[in-house]
Amino acid sequence: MPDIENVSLLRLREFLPYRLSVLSNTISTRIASLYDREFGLSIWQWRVMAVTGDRPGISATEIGQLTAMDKVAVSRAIAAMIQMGYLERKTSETDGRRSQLFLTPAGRDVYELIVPMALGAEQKLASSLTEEEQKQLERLMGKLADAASPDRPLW
Amino acid sequence: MPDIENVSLLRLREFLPYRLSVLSNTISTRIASLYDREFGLSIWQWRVMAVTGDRPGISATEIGQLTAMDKVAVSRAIAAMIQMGYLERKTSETDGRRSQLFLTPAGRDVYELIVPMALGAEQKLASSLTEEEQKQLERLMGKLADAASPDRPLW
DNA sequence: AACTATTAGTTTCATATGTAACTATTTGAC
DNA sequence: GTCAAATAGTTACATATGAAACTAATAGTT
Repeated sequence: MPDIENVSLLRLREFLPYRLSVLSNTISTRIASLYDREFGLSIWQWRVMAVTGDRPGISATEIGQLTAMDKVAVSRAIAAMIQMGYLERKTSETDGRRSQLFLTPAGRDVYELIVPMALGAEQKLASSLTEEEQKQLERLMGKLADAASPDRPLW
Repeated sequence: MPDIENVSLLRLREFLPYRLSVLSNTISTRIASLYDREFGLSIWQWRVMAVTGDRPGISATEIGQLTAMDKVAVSRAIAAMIQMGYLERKTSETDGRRSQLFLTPAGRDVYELIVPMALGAEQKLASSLTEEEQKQLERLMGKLADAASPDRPLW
């Protein structure tokens, strides 16, 4: 008599959260290696650079909100980038707790090299999909993000 | 005279790799908290359990291949789960380097609770999409995974 | 003004993770 | 059979990460 399989089947490789995780890690790692290799930036540092370049004067807390990084990670990334000479910090005149961040000229140079690089990589990825498919993907990811949002029970 | 923006615009929150990463992390974290809370299993341990439950006698190397974990992570997860009494290891009779892994009865009990839980969570997520959309998503993820595969230049 | 609560950001500490070096065994060439 | 190379898995070390405690400044209450 054959074994009876009394658990509904789970195949990890077909499991949506697993597949998403592997896909996301693959992409992140590949892109991260680009700016690590060229500029010695970690993925966190690069995120900080991306938002600071776009919004000079931004605070650490705001960076955290915009990049989905926690405040410790933001703090460390900022410290490292100041060390590297890419970032500059001024204390806000209206609020002594708040710091205002700016790219230095060197930081802006890197920013201006790195942005087209990142967009190029994204383009390369996205171009494996048609325009239509890209919109679809946006839509589907949005729906999943809603379904996974922390205020909904998953179980 | 207004500033001239001489870098094509990058908005992190619209950047595909970033969005994927945030989405994947949100989902992984939420699911991980389920089996951490209930059974004290990390995400790596849970992956090991998932594939060992499905393929008793599997080796550590094979687990690595099936779960996209590196061999050190696999080794550590196995060690912890043996410690917890969920896994059992026998040395292969035909190859003294190879170990063969099996869930203990306690391990199988957990497995049988955890599988429906995982599938339920997946179901909950997936049910935010129509059948049609789920298939689409599979397709699109497959295409992206190809485009991101390590043997293609990203830049 | 004095006192408490809140907020911004940093530091500390314990744990997780990845790389490289290592051990044990097997395979293949001679 | 012997020896070099390859493979399975573990250990050691250096670094990354997250939670909680901490410092400094501000806001709100009386």
